[in-house]
Amino acid sequence: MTRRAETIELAVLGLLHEGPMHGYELRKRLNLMLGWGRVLSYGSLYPTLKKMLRTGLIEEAELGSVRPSRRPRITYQLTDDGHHRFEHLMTEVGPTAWEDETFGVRFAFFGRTDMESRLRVLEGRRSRLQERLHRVQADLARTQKEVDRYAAELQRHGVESVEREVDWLSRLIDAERRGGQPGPVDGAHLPAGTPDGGPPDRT
Amino acid sequence: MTRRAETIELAVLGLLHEGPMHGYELRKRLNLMLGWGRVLSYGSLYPTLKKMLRTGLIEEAELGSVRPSRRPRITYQLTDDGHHRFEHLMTEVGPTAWEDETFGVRFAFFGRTDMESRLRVLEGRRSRLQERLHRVQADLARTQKEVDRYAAELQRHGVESVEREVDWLSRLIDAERRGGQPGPVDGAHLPAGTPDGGPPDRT
DNA sequence: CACGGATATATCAATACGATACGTCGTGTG
DNA sequence: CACACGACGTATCGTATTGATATATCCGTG
Repeated sequence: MTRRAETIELAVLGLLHEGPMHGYELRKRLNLMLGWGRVLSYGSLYPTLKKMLRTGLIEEAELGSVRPSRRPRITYQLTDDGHHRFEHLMTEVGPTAWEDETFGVRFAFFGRTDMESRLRVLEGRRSRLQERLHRVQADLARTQKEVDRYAAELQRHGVESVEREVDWLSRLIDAERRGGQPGPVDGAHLPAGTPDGGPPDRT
Repeated sequence: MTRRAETIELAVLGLLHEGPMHGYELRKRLNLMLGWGRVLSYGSLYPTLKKMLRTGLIEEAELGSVRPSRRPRITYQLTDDGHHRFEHLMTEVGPTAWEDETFGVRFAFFGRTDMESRLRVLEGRRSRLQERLHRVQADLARTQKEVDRYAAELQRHGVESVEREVDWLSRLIDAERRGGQPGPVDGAHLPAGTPDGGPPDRT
């Protein structure tokens, strides 16, 4: 499976923890979740959903109170296999876990995995960015001859952005380490868990 | 032509202003130029070069002193049409000019266009980002019910990044305006301009 | 009630990617 | 020296991804 497809799969599995959802809604949530310009296209999402249905990671949800006149919408929910798959993907973090595309999704679901996995991903990502930084600076040292003013400014801004993300990660790692269980980020909200008292999804 | 292809074309045209280059080198320069994770793939570059050759934007450069044993490498240079095309693309800025992909390339070549075009692109990009910001915040207001702590932190960080880019753009716009012709950006850093109170923007 | 816009699923041609093949060169190493 | 190995350099191709579009229902508003 390609990187992209795997990311979508992970995202769907993660989101469905909040309760049954249909394609359109998954797409909206996802596009919002990662401030993204890059949006998730239907041409990617729907085929993925079908494949996941085929491989038994998700299933169509029974929805009792659907009004019969209502346009059919296919609401999906996790199967046990789906739960396991999610847990597996979140725990068995390989070196691909901290690439640009995947990292955001993984991070968004950190609340559903253990601290050890979180730290591994955060540190992996930080190394990745630092390495990128070093490479750019090395290249820059060699190519510095006569750089255009604007080109240089673009470089500077790029490097600065990455450095800031590194700082952000460092703060998170630090919080993770000292916070242990409870509160890594000064967050305003409590750990979600499954919101079982939660919203009746019925219309 | 699709957005991506147009971006590559612009990038090639811009780079070739520095002198003749061959594909491999263009790729390296390009990948460096935009701190990019997204790299330019051969599968995109070489076909684009051939198309540009066909449409007469570039031509093979005569290279006198090539050692005969040397593996053939195709060095390209701009034609007059290429120069015109570049100027046209940089000047006739439409609303597509400040999308994520294109903006970086355009910015890198700002030195080769006039202040008016620069300002239009910078302001366009800023509006684009602000609009994105507003949308996200609106969405956030509606969806804020029970947000997971990590998901929220990801949001926060995303918004913050965009806000910082907006600030960056504002500083650049400011510098452009007050700098007029000569030196909008300083060699190393930009004036940390607070908009109005502004004592000299000199570093 | 008619209109437009949000909701919702689905498909498909066009395009971009990334892996790989092929070959040359420079460099270090036993 | 000979050999391997990584950087240089062009080229192609199957496949994944996109983006646009078709279809259809629901709902709020003048």
